Amino acid sequence: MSEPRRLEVLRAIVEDYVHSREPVGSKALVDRHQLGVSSATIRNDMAVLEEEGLIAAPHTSSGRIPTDKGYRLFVDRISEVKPLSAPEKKAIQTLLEGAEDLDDVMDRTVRLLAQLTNQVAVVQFPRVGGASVRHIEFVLLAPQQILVVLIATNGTVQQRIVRTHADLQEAELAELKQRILSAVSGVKLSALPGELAVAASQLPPALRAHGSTIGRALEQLAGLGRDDRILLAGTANLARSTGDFPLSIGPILEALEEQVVMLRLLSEMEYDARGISVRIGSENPYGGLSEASVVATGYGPDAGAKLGILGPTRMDYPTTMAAVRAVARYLSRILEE
Amino acid sequence: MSEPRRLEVLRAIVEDYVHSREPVGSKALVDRHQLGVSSATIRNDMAVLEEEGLIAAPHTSSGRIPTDKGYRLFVDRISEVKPLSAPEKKAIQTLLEGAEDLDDVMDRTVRLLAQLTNQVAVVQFPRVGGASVRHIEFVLLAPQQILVVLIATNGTVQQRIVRTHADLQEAELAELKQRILSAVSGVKLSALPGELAVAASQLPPALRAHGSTIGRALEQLAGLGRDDRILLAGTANLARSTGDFPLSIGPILEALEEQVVMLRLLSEMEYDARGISVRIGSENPYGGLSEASVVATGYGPDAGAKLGILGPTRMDYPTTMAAVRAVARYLSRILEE
DNA sequence: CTTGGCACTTGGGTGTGTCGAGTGCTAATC
DNA sequence: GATTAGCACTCGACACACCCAAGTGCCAAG
Repeated sequence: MSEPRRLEVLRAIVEDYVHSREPVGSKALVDRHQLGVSSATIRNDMAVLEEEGLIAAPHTSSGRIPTDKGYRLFVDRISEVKPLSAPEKKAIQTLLEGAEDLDDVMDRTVRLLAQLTNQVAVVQFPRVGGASVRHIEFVLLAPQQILVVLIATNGTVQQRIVRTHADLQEAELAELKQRILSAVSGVKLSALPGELAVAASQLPPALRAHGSTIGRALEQLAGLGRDDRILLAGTANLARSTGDFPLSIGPILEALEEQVVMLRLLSEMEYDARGISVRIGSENPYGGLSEASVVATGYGPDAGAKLGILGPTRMDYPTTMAAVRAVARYLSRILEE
Repeated sequence: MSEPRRLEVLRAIVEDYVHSREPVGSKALVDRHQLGVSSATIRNDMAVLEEEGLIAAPHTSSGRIPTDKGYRLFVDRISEVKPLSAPEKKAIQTLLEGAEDLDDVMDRTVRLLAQLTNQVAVVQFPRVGGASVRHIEFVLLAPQQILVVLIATNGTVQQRIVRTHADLQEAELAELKQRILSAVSGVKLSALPGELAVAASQLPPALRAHGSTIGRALEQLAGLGRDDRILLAGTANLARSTGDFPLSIGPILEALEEQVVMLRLLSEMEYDARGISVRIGSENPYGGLSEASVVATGYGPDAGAKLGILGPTRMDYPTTMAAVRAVARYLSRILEE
């Protein structure tokens, strides 16, 4: 009873089940795959696999389906990531290169990913933390209303309107801008709070109140800047695969809608050497996703921002992983521009 | 066989069906409502209603359910919009007043609407067309890269990075800003293209190329400004009411995801005197929504931007309409601030 | 370790019978 | 003329029995 063949059997079970969505039995297995042994032998192998918790039978004397643990082994040790076809790669590239600005790039990316994988795609906006301050701008909209704009080197623009408690003159604002700009220009966004504190302490008393108000706004813009936004696409793919979700897809839609949940989900995944991370079914921390798998990876300069897809546990992992990886790479390349 | 009673019967059928989601028969009708006549009489009435196409029987000798036409009559002539309870109103108000900026207001609104109605909520961003230019700002990011910012009087901020084909100096940009700003300050966004054309023609030749590049960007920012964005919430409510959608909810999710479709849907509805518009089932232009109803209304100064909900045809119209109307009113009030 | 054979399990599909809610119609009644 | 009571009829839902095919587990032989 050789170990390699057992893994081969597991691989065959996963592959068959993924594309037939029906429990697969020993007979069908020897028919479709050249395993070189009889169905009885396969049955013995399957018994062992079941003991190890890698597959399970929905009911006595029915075929077997992979368990979450089985998928995990499949993903980690058996499957090979299938490279995308040349036309697919070409299509990705031209689509992404045609984008106009950052928002457009992200929008195209998420749609592309959804279409490529036939799953729900999730893309987090690029982190702004690693970038630096390229420019800041204050605009006096009204005596007590200031528009604060922060432009980062990665091209993101954040803005926010703040209210002050005392009137402010154009001239004062211009001076504030000069002082703050010279203090923080080129500073990493992650280091912004510190620099701002120093700058604030050196402000003349007359400007200090306004300075700290604006400073807080800047910190917010830099801190939870854009990386707290995510884009979704392909939710309709969930409905298409009803039946893959024994329970309703309600909890999944709920999770998708809660940006906080998705952000945590993406950021908490462990990204291994292959750079691509898979969470399978019950491995997901959030209960509503116990029937779903997430395939995600980082992208961008420091791979700090994430992107990925969410689908049923019964999923074509090799192809999906390839698509996610490819999209992440092309996106990173585009963003470097 | 009095006409008023027949309408009463229709009303009873709609109400019962909406909350029991089962075909309703003559017997159950006389039990639950004080109609003062026997079930046989009701049967006669129902026969007439069926002839008129207002109700239908799923199969011979089963109860009746309202047709789209029946719902239409119900909404137009029978139902009375139920006002919201005082605590509900209070909750709406405090929730919306706690918002920080426009994005936050819209986000809260759409979530509120979803929760209030238990349906999918759709909110279009306020139109920017009626507002005026409050300020513009150009920032030189690189010799051939300019950040163009447009701030409107309604508080919306649009920005975009444009590339030029020739280098540009800070000083030139400052002059451009002076000239353009003086030309368009206070101008209605809808009138922006005209004013920009005039201003461009008066530019010195050296600045003309850059001026027109920037002008085009400004036009875009003003034109399709923010009113082409919509927010969604409560998609999970669709899943909860599976069974209300005989077909899959796939087409509906698809429609929701296509912003273009939703925008057309919202803008094409006819808003009658009551200011609230209802599209029932097959009345919807888009085929995928033939099982769904849309309840929407305008909000804001000129009621130009829309907001509403989407749900199954089998819906509690009076309550839903009340909620949509109330949210629109409170939102309008907040935006006036 | 592999294999053929065989008894056993079980979900799914099909056919039948019953039950109850509900209708449509007719004739009597107000 | 509208309303009502009564009655025959229809049909979906449910329960039950039954069989079939797919599949398993195990044993004994190779």
